[in-house]
Amino acid sequence: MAAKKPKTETDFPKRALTLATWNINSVRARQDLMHGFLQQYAPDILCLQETKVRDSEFPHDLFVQHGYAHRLIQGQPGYNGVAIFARFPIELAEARKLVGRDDKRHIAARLPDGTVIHNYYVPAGGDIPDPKKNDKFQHKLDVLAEMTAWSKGLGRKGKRHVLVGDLNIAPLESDVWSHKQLLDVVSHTPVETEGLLALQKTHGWLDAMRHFVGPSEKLYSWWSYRSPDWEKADKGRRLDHVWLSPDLAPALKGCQVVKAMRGKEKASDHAPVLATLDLAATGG
DNA sequence: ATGGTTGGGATCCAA
Repeated sequence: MAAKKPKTETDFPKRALTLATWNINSVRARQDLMHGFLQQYAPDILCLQETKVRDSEFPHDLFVQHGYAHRLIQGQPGYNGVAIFARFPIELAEARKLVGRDDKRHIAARLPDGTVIHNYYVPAGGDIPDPKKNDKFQHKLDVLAEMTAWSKGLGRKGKRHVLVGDLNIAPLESDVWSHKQLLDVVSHTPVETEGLLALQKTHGWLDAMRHFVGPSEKLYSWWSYRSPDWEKADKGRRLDHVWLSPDLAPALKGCQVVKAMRGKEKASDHAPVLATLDLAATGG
């Protein structure tokens, strides 16, 4: 299948740019899906989580064909893995080890205007929501605590950060299909939801997805593979996020979950989230 | 209360 002629623009755009974040659940298994997404939506920046591939086996060609000449990759065999693609030059700002582990769960890109995009893949946390019985849940809480300390350290004024990724927590009641039924389910337990909202407060992060969708309206980005009819059952959760530094709030022009991607052949269980940012509209 | 599905890389783990 021949790709549509990709955008040839390689300079940092003066117009608003589009940024997508997507837990792709194996980038090699989703090449057709990715091709369709890039052809239709062609974001300027693409942040991936769960690439599940070592760097030497990353399928670069697909992204090059679609006009992403610049990339930052942190991969490992089988699990985790994050990547950032751009049409214009980006620098590696940081690739953090979370809680001292070598898991590839974070990478950050600096854009030409100085804005830093942080791409996170927070651990899912296993099945049992008790840190004493479940090391994976303890690890998730440790990552959340470390991110909170990191976010505090960013300060507030004059900052241009974007935090995206699969945070594996659905913080609001309307971020899950049933608040009551999920209170004991990892991703929506009080220690997680309160922890994530506390993290949000440290830097005054703006929740870009919720900026356009009221708190009483359901909003999901993930639907389990285990539901035989995911769309009809609609038992979703909002696990994926796009957050902006307070100084970038005026830049936010739009944000949507591209739910159609969940319904495609060989879909990821996550849908991509697409944000439109006019970084020139910040007064800074 | 239970089990349901997927991908990776080995015959099970993580999600």
